[in-house]
Amino acid sequence: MINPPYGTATHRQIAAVLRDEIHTGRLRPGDRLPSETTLQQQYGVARLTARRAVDVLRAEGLADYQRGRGVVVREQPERAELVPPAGATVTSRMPTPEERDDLETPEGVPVISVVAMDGTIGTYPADRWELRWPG
Amino acid sequence: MINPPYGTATHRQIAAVLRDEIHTGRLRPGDRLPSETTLQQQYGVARLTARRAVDVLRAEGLADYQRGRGVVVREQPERAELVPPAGATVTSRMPTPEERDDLETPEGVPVISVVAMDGTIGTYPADRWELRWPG
DNA sequence: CGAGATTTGTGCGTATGTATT
DNA sequence: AAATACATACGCACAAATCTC
Repeated sequence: MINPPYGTATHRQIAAVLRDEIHTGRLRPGDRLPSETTLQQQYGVARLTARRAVDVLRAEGLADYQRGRGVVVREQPERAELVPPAGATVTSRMPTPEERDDLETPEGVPVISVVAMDGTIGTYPADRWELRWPG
Repeated sequence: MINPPYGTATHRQIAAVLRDEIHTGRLRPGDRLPSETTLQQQYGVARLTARRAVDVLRAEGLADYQRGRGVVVREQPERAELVPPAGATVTSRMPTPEERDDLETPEGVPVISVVAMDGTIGTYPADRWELRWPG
């Protein structure tokens, strides 16, 4: 198990295991993932490999690093309803680091960008907002 | 320049320089970024550090790795208009690796998730679709 | 309060494999 | 065939934040 190169990279295999534990609910929001050291021993890999596995989950918005504490399964906040102005164009993309700072969003969370017809731009963290299509 | 630890990490500083070159247009879509080896020499850092800098840009959806070729500034495809069914709930999030495979989206691109009132779920790469709010 | 253990953050070096040019 | 460039993996070290005692 977790047999090195090719096919699927070791760190992706480990990431898949952890992801599954999150999706099945064995690991719940707020729970800590195994530490990098633990994963290292558990799978017999280098720390960097263990870390990269966790990196994958962070990029997916499933987990957060907390230096000194560990890695925790992300809480999914309630989404409020976002109502754009009539005729606005709505897109989604990853934020710049500055935007992440401003909006206080963790990594792995896209932003919803709303461009009104007068050119006004609104930017909303996608983990806290949703749209309800009219009709 | 690029003075080691703390304040801002070296790889983030390098990422900031590259990001700026993309945003100012010095590097344009389709252009190749400096190779990891070049960055390594240019900034006097380890290859891993250079790579991490580029990783940051990829996570933001600004660049793509192409093994054997280099790292290129991502082309921004045209966005088609997505029209959800009436009453649908629209959210955005990062895709799982499986979804990325299915949808053939590069890293750093969110998906738009459309949940219709009957429970049907549609998933659309956010770099190829946009919404026009009615009214 | 402080000292130590734990855990992540960042950085260095090295090696080998695979894809493209 | 060879050079270039990314992909993955190993190792080590020290700093900073947090937790525990």
